[in-house]
Amino acid sequence: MQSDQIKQHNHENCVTTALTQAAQLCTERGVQLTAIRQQVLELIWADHHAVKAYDLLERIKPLQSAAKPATIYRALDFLREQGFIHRVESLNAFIGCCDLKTTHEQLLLICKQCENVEERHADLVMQALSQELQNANFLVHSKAIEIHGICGHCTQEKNTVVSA
Amino acid sequence: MQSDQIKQHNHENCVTTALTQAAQLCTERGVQLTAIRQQVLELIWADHHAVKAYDLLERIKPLQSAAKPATIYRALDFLREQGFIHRVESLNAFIGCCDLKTTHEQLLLICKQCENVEERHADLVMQALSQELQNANFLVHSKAIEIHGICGHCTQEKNTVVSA
DNA sequence: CTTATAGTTGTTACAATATAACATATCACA
DNA sequence: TGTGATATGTTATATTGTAACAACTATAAG
Ligand SMILES: [Zn+2]
Ligand SMILES: [Zn+2]
Ligand SMILES: [Zn+2]
Ligand SMILES: [Zn+2]
Repeated sequence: MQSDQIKQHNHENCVTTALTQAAQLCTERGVQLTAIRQQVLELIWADHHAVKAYDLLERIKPLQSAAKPATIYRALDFLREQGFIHRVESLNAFIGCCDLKTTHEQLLLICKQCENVEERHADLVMQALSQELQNANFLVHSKAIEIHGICGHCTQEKNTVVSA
Repeated sequence: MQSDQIKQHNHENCVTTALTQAAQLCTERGVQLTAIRQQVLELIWADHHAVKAYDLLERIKPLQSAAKPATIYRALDFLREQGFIHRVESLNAFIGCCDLKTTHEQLLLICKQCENVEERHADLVMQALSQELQNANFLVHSKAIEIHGICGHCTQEKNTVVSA
């Protein structure tokens, strides 16, 4: 999903793909995509915004009246372990992973205006980063690369409005 | 400060430099490096670990018995605005900035073993990243690039122990 | 079918991180 | 010295996240 596609796209596809692939991977891995876990994943995929844990808690209560913080955090832990979602460290929030089929590095572009979060592979950046880490003799466990700013779509909208 | 230098170095220099330059920049900018702010900065520079706000609160209490969370967070806000410290998003913690004199991108290498945080400029990575962001038509406000793993020094120690 | 086991969820309590709001004090400068 | 801006004191509360243990459920071997 590229930034110029986030605002005009068939989001049903995103949701269907994410849910279908997650279910398939769970079967393959012999782990359970329980009702709660699936519901949390669906709620995260409501749009391309990062979602906060306690917002998820409010949203799942109609479906799971017994839901408590632990309910959500456990589901989030599971979904993260399975690679179905990412945690956005700089927002204390979560987004669905856009590419479940390939292991990949995550570069997150977080728009302050529309709040969409775009996940990019950015292979050249990752190559340069790998080189740098090798130079530093640093053994990587995990990476968080999060860029805050204004996405292309929002910039364009703004310009359009100004010039109109 | 490169990773192979963090464990064997004259840390007094780090502290003195950081404090001196901060004081100088405050004068230049006409802002106040008050006692509280300076003490917080000194506490952050106790070592090269990331420090949590509430740890700072405990540590400053002998000096500022009236200190409350707001005391710390205000000082942290000030120090961040002035560029004297960075927030480590993935740790909810703070480190001193190693290079006050030049505006720079921050790539943080966070060792899970010794807990040292190394700040690197990584110009090639930043170049690649700038290109990627330009391609995405994304207007940057801030970046958080945080790598977790094992630093070179700790890897070497481990190997030494194993081979001994 | 029974039962052992691992995995999942319910539930309560609490820890850790961060901010709001307003009062008071201090600083810098006229 | 007065005055507005800046900084701090103080109380309360919001937000984010875990620990611990009990109860329930799926699974598979016997
Ligand atoms: Zn979509
Ligand atoms: Zn946007
Ligand atoms: Zn040092
Ligand atoms: Zn280390």
